[in-house]
Amino acid sequence: MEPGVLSLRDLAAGRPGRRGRAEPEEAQKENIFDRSRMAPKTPIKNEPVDLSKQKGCTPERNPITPVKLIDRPQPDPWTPTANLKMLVSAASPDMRDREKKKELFRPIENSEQNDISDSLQYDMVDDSTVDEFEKQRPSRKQKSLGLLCQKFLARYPSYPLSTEKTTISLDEVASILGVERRRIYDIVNVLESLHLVSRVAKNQYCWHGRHNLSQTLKMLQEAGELQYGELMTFQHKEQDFEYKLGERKKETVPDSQDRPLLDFSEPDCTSASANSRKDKSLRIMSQKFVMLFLVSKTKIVTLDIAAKILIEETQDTVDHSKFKTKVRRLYDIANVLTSLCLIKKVHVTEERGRKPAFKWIGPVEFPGKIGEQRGACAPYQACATGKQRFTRHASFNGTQPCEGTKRKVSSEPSSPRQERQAYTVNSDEYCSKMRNLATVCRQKIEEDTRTKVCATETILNSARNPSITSPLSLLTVPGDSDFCVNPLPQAVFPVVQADVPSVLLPNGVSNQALQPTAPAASKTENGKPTLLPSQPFLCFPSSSLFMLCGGLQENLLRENLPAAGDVGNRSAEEKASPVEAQGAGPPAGCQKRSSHECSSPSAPMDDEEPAAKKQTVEQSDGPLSLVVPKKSSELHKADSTPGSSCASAVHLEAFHLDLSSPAAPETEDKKSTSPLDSQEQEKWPKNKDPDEPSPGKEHPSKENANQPFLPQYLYVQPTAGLSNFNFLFSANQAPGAIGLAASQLPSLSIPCVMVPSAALASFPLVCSPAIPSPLSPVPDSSFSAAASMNISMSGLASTAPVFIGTTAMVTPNAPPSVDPQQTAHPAVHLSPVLARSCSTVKLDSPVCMGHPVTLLKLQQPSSTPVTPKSIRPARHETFFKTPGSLGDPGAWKKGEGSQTRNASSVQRRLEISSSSND
DNA sequence: CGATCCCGCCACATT
DNA sequence: AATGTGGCGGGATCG
Repeated sequence: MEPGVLSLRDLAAGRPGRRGRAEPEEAQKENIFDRSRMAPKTPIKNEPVDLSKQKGCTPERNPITPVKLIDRPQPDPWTPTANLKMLVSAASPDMRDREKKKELFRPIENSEQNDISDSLQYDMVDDSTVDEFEKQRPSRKQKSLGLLCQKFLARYPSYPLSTEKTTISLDEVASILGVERRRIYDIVNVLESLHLVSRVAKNQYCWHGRHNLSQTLKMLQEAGELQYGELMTFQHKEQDFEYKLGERKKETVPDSQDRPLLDFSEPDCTSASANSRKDKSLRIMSQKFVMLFLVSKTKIVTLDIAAKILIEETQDTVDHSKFKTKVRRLYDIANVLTSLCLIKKVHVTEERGRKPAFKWIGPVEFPGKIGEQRGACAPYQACATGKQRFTRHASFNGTQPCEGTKRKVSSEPSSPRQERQAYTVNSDEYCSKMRNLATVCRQKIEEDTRTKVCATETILNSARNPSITSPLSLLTVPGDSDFCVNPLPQAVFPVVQADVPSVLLPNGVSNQALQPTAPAASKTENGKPTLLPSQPFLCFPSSSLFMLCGGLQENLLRENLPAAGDVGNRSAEEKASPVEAQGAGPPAGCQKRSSHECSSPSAPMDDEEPAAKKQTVEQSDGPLSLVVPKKSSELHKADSTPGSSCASAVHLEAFHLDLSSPAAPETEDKKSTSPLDSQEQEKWPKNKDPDEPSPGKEHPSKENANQPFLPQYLYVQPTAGLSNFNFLFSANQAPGAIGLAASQLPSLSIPCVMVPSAALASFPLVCSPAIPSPLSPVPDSSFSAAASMNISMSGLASTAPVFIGTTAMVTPNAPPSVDPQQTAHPAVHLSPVLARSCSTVKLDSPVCMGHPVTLLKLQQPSSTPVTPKSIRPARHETFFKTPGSLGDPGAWKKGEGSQTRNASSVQRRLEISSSSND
């Protein structure tokens, strides 16, 4: 800002630093740093600490000094230098809120950062001298966008109550977080691209949380498929891939510039306007980037490919400089996405060599397509790094395999942050979410479903039927009461109605609630029938199926969880350390396999994995590379190579994947934990490991293996329109399953319920054998979707076999008639042994095979002609296109993004309002 | 040395 | 014109 300022700062700070320029200024901006800097005292302290800390976050360890707290000092920091800052701040407008912020800040940091920051900070701080100056100078890492994003996310609940709207003041946040506003824009733009926030006004953004995330992702996926789907199929070669993409885009769409997916939010949009400016390229880039992941079979996207693709869209020529710039931007985006636990950094080894890449670890679900299995792993991995944090996941353990396979976290060189983030997020969010969910879920669900669903459906489906929408509402209603809560330890899950996203109810209560619902559902069904025939496609595809598999899912869950949870909001509790351990063994294998298998049932896991690994895996995930697909090919091949077109094969995979991973994604939204806690605890009481800090709730899970940490999950997808599958997991079961899984049962045992969205309604679900809840009948009859699985958890006993049927399957086969119970049984048991391979296989077969195929096909955009899609496609296209095309806009309705520029403010506002309404 | 990406200049947009 | 936004890329750090 001002030179003068700088000088002062410099003096104060004395930062040797890096660049003279920036830092000084920053002081103002970055309170944090300054603080540290400023205050010599703190820094000093830090030093020692740092060292010790480096390894372990825990302060305890360090005998030496103060440690973290001190370190963290940033928060406190105010010291002498503070004055300077104050002055400075006063000088600049920016400073406005900082003071306030600071206060806020601290808490945040404490919660979240502790671990993270600690680790980060220190690098080498020993030098006393240096220290003094810089002290803590936060190394770059400390200042990283990813960390910043985590802090940012920590401030807001992942799943805010619908009723509450949180407005975000950029200035305030910037000050609190101690960064310049510019950085906040980077974060917000990415979040906005995923609809986690929306701009309300000038410095104001509205926090939406992750409620809509799955929808958004779904949309992106669909859009991505249209645009990139085919290409992705071919991923094997980047070049080809890219090339194709480029062409495709061009062909398909002229250029409409990029429109932000966001749009869906509002119709008006548009405006026309122009897109004169650059627009928010960051936003668009972010969406596209996400799309690439969603379309990618491997779920891994290398930076350079992404950069090329993005560049191409915009321009043909790729200057080197331009490329560099894009890459830089992608890093920015990737950092945010990493903080959201949607992706993690990996390295892909290709023929050429190793390349930086990112792997999608978020939910894959929506569409249900593609294999997500990986996703499962990924999340797991990501989280894993964090270690325990992921406890939850851990509990799931089943997943662990991934780790084993992959490399491990520890190795992960690349991103410390990620790890941190991940874990941080996971635990906290997870737990908090769960708890909150119960309560919130209802509300949210109701609202969300209504709104979102409506919106989504409307948009997407508008073509279809309005009716669908209505169903949702119905659901909501029932849901209210019991929704979230999960009282029962046992897991019984009633399913939900077809229409709506189902909700789980745990015990009786829920059941009751459900039942009523059921009727409703049936009604809906009536309506649905129509839907089914016509709509089914949509549903499936988009909606994603969720699966629940015990082991497998775990991973997924984790992912979800983490994702869901944002950072620190809540406490995180769970932790999952145990998981790790457990998971590790068998489950992991299973998961992976499963995933692979999913893709290709027949293919043996082994093969796949290795291949994958070879190719890409470097670090954790192992399989990274684009290449993988081919190799793994078997699976894919079998299925179908081409993503979109091949739908059938793919679909299957998807299913699997979904099952595993899906849960996570959606679940995020809806999980409810709280209820569980008590009950669960009882049930699961085992021991937990304290490894982590889990705060609480999670422990059980950790425990592990034995218990799933999640008590119950509900996944509801409100939105459903498209994708509505919901999964329900019983927490109870899961745990058991999971835990067992590792040792005994491999993967599957988790009970889950999938519920199709209303649209889908028809999907039935699966039930776990164990339980025949009253509900089940209902669902069946209703046929709709709800399939319920129950697993009784009461003991883990039930652990066994669970499996999930897909709705699709059911439907087709015997929708109504089927009893859940019956179904369930058949469904699956996996013996432990089987676990890996078998499990997957089995699952596949039942689940995937049946319906999936059909469904899948429908889903896929490319293939599907369905009306609804038609709509979407437009969008998709638009995305990719470059700026120009407004023509479609109508389709987009919402189109914030597209128009954004011009209309941006206005539109945004509008949108926001609308959203807010939701 | 390449990968990562912080930092903030500065242009364009909005008020 | 002031302020909000955010593209962009130099160049510092990291590994």
